Amino acid sequence: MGAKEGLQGIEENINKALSNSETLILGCNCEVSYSGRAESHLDAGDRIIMIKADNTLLVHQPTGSNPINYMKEASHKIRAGKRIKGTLVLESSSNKESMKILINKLHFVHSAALEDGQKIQLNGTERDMAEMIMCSPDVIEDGLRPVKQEEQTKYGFVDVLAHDKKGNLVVIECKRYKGSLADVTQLRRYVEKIKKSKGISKIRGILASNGITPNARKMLEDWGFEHKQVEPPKYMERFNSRQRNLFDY
Amino acid sequence: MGAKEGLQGIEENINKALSNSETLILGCNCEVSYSGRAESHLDAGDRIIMIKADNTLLVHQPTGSNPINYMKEASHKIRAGKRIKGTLVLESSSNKESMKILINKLHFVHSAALEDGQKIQLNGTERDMAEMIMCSPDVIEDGLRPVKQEEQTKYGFVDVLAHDKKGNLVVIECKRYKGSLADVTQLRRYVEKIKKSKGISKIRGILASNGITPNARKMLEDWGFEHKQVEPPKYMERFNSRQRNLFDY
DNA sequence: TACTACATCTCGCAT
DNA sequence: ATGCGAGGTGTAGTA
Repeated sequence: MGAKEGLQGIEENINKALSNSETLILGCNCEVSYSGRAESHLDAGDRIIMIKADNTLLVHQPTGSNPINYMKEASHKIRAGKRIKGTLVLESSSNKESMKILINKLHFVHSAALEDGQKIQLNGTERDMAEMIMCSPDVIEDGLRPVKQEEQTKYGFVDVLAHDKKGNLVVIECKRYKGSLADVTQLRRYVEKIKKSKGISKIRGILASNGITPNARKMLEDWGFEHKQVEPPKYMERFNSRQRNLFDY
Repeated sequence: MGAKEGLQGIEENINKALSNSETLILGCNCEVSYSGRAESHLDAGDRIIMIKADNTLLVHQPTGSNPINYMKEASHKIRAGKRIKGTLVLESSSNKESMKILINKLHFVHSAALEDGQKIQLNGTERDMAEMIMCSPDVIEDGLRPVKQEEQTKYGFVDVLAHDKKGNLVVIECKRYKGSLADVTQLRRYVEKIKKSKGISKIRGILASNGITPNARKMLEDWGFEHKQVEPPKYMERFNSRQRNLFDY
């Protein structure tokens, strides 16, 4: 962005950056009002405002990892404040939501056309955990035989479906973190659904997770289900230990 | 930040800003590797890196509202790249996590000491919805009498507990959005818990939400629960309509 | 489009 | 510290 002087020049440059789908960063003292799915107001303080190429707007306070305010797929426009000389107003609106930011003092502005078509490669998800169990079902128990993946998908969201040594059907729900009450009720829903759809009365349910809370364990046992301690896999860790140089910048 | 020239000067200035707990913004082309709760790698592209006063690090791509990579409560240090001349490496580490960012090209840097002690005022939450029902229980049904708030807290997380016209105990779970399967199982948990703790066999369960999915409705009815259409309140909207000038910047 | 469930969820509150 | 549930959740996958 050019170094044109004065508020009006800044205003013009910001609006130009916005219409060019550049990524825009403002450091400023501002107050924020929002109305849409809920209503909010935030009194004046120093914040970073980011408007991305896809018109996502984020307002970040100097602490915390989440934006304190945000808008998605909105149109944005900046103009001079009507009430107080020297202020700017950033107005954002979308279908059902609107936001108004009063900028009391602009600390800095930066805009740039950014290019990034990369997608993240992520390992250690719940999906990876389920795949690990399907490839090595012994981590759950001896003699477990997972049903074929194509077969399993008929039953919807079940993480792993298998037969145990005695031929019982086993529903396994994976959680990468500590199992909770909600996780146990989720397992129960799947067991009940498959019981009904297959007309089988005895189906085992196993929560495979990295720990379980006491209340969740109690509910699990009350319902006749089981818990198996499993830690989520991190394939890249193994990969890195062999090829550490890849990330040795 | 000063305008000291050269990569080494930039490096020094960034590390100084970091040690001063300033908020730091980098626009750059970079690649990111993360290892901790999971493992990830992101190939080179243009991104915004933000490091806040509380050592939160965010990596934002030019689209999307969530950071593509992040770290909390980590320590950060920037240094020259070992392999490729002209590159910088930002290393972040915390107790159990680490991240390494190779900066191929630095587009811009900005740092500032930001001050913001404000907290957001938010209306229209689930809590507000529960309070609305307690103040105006008729929105659920005629003759409903909520039990006193202090009394209710004994039963834990139940949103609203009430007696109906016939004296039956009613458990109400509020959801500001469309009711889902998980919401119905949550209601069920609360009803079962209170049934047990009070030794009552008949307790009504009502899901008060802004809509309900078909499957959730079926499960709700199978279990003998009810749904009541309720929209979340937005107190500020009323407030604004009367005092619009407050936000007329 | 709607529905479903995951998330390196984050955050606040209560125990 | 841990348990628990909300979130203006966001996001991806699937029917």
